[in-house]
Amino acid sequence: MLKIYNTLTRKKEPFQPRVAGKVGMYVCGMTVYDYCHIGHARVMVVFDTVARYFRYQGYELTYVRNITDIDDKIIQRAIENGEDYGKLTERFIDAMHEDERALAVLPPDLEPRATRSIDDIIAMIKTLVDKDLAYVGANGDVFYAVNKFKDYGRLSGKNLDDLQAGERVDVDLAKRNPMDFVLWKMAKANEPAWDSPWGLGRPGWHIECSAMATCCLGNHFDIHGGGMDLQFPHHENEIAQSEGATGEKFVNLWMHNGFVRVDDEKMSKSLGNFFTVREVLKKYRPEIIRFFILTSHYRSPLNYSDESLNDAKAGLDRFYIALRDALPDDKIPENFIVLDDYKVRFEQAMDDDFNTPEALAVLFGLANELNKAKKHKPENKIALAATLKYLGSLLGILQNGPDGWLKGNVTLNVHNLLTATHVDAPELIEGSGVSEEIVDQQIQDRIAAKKAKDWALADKIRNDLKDQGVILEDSPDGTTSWRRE
RNA sequence: GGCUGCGUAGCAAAAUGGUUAUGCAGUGGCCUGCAAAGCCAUCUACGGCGGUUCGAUUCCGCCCGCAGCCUCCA
Repeated sequence: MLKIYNTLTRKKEPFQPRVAGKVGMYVCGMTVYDYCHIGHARVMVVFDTVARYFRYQGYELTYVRNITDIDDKIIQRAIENGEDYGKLTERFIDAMHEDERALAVLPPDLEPRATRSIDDIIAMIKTLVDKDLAYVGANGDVFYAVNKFKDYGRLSGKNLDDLQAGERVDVDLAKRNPMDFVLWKMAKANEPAWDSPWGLGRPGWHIECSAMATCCLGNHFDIHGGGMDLQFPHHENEIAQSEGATGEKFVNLWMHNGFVRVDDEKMSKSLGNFFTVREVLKKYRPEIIRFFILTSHYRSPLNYSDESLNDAKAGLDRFYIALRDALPDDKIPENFIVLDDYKVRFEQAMDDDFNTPEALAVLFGLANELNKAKKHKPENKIALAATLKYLGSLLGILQNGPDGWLKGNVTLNVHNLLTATHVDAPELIEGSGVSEEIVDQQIQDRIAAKKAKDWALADKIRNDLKDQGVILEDSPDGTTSWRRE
């Protein structure tokens, strides 16, 4: 029985789809004026893992993740760059998709964009104005009248009095209440603008998501997700807008992922302590990033450091060493059956609010069993390895060829991402450092030295390679395999 | 100030009212020409103070510390 923590009730709840067998899930995506950082990567990976698990459980999932492609920061950046704002957002949408592919994040089913949803946005604002939940302010902007919505603050556990007591924003004289937020913003000269009943302008951020979510999934749907920081005011405002406009319940279950931190501080643009995905990819392969994200529970904070990433690499190496030489062609055989014991434990972990650290612990147990089977029970080897690789696929990991992984190879599309060239065909390229040919040649020389019992030469070859980051491993049958540190 | 949430061994990170988490690192052993990898064993835990209980890291209260939100933010 799948249980999910609901921010609305602050409890884990048994998951009950609105319609049997179907799930509608909306996740707040990126505002596209810059490259994705590791915090964005976390959202993508977390909800991708959630989506994979729903599908694995047999649900018919509609996964929507929007793109905010019009907003103050976008306009500002476009001006700074002297670039058309549409060109700018196209560029960063492409970049985001590249990052996504690198991290083995499957594309959402629908990816609505604010600028393509203007009619729906205007319609929703109009309804809110007609219902007297919104008003035109002194400056012509349209605002939501927060005190007209009685449940305002329910999601974030705040109430209007407390909020006003801690007010940090300059009071906007155009608003009736300082907490009121903008639905439609009048355009300044030369800003991108759309026609509306209130004049030329553009939508506020919060209304975009309400309109896009409702449009793609209906007035009432199952799950809405996003980062913790969106809880207030963004998601609170979405509830006020959508429920205000439709009179129906908006969302059953709210999921919020924790932050990525650097030195125990939130990673963010404003603090400037962020690492972009492509920056990190210069140093670590994408599966390491994904694995790193999965090593902590999605609601916990995740501290980013070289040490954590190195640990993640070491953990993955352990899996790939176990998988090495375990499956014919490194493929899961057809009509294989997942080992029930591990499957059950894996599902128990995932059913408990997507407990990926626990699920990984199950996989480590499996790797241990596989290592033992290789030596003592070869007849079990394939079933164990296939189960490991299969369960790994549900988390979006362990799908590389073990030998290639251990030799530090990386796919071409990831490699090219670093130079921002668009490439779709994944081709393997060699890991950096001493070439495979040289390593293979050295291994042959060393085997000859070993035959001649010239241990000094054999050890010298091994040490020299070690200095270049290549580790040799002799197996009992006289062959030598190798991997990069 | 208000509202959330967190505090687990050297590091990372789960579960749990009484029993091995797990990974990395350390130590000892097996294996190996020696290593590496693997296997086996093993050392480091539950912020502090009270309460409930036969028994609490786990439940409750208080305190201390940390983070987030209350402005745009994943």
